[in-house]
Amino acid sequence: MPWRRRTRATPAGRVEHAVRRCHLKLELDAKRVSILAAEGHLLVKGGPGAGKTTIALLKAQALLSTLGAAQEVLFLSFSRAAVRAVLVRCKTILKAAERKQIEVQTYHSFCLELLKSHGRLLTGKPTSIRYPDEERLQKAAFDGDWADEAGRLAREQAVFGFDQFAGAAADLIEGCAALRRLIGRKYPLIIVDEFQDTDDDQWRLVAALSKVTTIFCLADPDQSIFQYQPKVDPLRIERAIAFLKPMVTDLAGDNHRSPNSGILKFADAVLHDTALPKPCPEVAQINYPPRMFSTMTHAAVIWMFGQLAKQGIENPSIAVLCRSNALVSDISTILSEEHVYKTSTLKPVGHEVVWDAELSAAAAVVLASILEWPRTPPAESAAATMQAAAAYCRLKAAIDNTQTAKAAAKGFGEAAEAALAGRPLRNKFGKEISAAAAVGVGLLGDPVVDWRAARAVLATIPVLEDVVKQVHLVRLFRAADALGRGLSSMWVNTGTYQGATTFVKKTLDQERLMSAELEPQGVLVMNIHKSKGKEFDGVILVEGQFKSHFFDLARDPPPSPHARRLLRVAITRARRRVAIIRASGTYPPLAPA
DNA sequence: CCTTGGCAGTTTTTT
DNA sequence: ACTGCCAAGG
Repeated sequence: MPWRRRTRATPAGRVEHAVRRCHLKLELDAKRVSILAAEGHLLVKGGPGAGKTTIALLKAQALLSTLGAAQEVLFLSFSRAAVRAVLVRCKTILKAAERKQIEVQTYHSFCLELLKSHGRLLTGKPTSIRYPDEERLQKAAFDGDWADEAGRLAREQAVFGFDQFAGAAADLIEGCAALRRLIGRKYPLIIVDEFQDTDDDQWRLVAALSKVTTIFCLADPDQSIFQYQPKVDPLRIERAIAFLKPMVTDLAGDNHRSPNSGILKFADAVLHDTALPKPCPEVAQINYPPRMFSTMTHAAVIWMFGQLAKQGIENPSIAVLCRSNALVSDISTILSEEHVYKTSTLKPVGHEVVWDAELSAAAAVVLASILEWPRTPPAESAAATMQAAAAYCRLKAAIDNTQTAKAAAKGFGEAAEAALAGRPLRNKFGKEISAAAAVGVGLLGDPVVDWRAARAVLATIPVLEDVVKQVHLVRLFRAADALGRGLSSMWVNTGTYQGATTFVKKTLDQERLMSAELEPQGVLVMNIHKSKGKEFDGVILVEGQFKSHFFDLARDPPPSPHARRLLRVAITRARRRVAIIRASGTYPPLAPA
């Protein structure tokens, strides 16, 4: 990744750009020319910023003029965020006409398209898909081996879950020579990104396609962070080399991304657990004493703004990264509160959260059911809220696999049935909610005020304590505007929030999809896995006090290769500055100098 | 049916 | 520090 796009091209930026471009040519010419000239499969290895994506796009560009009308280059990535990043890169390297001849897709969308247009060959029926939230619930409710059941549903009813797309697409390509040739003709070159984390099904697809087209793999073995998954083979790269017999090029050692390569050197020192030859001014390491976690994390974000401003970056992108989703949620809460650090007050920091807030969405649905209370008699109102609460608990049980949530789901479900049938409510789940529904809720027609009113009602119901916590996280979604507008027009049209439950669910579902494609700007909080393939001006890497430790010595004993690769990925997301916030007394990422 | 207290664990994705 | 599980007892 030799040069990067700036939103506002400053004169200084342009000079830097030209200088780096020039460097790239000088340093990479020999390797690059041979890649561009090569026939047959290719595999390019290189660390962050080594220029893998760029050389792949240049290779594609060299081919474009020879393509026929219906032909394209296919670029396969793992996530929508990664697709977005590649599209941005395309803009800096390719002309508009050339960009039309490159199709950048996730494995999922490519495979799904294949299944939709040719899935009948496998099943004889039109393909339909099962969404992850449905699947999660079905899986939790199913007694037996879910993988077998999912296979049966695919064969007999042509219903595919998301993790079946690649395997089914591979079956199609392997099984049907005509289809294979068709795809080979359409895509004379297929670029495969993040190849080190390719799973067995995706590899099967790529291997089958390699018979009819040219495969160009981009890989960094030190960025493989998904190997905890059973289908991701740690020997993928070696095995692929043996199978494809590609021309292998290693771009190691070249870094064009960071203004200087100090951050990458630091990250590599962490990776190999070696001492740093000289101090790295771009990376600040901060240990916090017990109880200071919130304040230090909050202060670090504000400090990072200051550091980047000193470098002349006025609207920086800053990522706050940690290992677990639980800590992502905690950090978001911390940044929304005020703290006092020494003598100064730390104001709340506006930020976005990148995570699958499925559970928060379910909690918001419980709240929305309260917005509909004034429409129906208390017993019916209470039953609707109990049902929403039951759905929330079923989801929680499915996500965490906890007995407590399962029992609560059952309790809410039984209470809802009893309430509808007019039977007495025996358990606390029923009693507490129906008591609140009897009191009711006063709504005024202002969605913001009414949302708070409904939340206040929730807060009076002890069994929904957990729901209240999750609902607070909804403010993190960018959906706030859409929710407000929709609820408002509901009120204008009907004088009630009729349909709020469905509407809130739909809106938050949509929002979850959109958030993956956020333009990195301002403060983004996410887990390290989600940060892969992204870049930010500043990165704050946070270790929790009791959770989300950098190292798990029991599961990944020293030299802790998994943890170190993950830390390296996190550190190298930064273009300018890194701060590492660590709990005092935990295992240190770096050997002392 | 619900409360209480001792005990163990506290990572990770894809539309 | 906090949550959830489990078993014992009201």
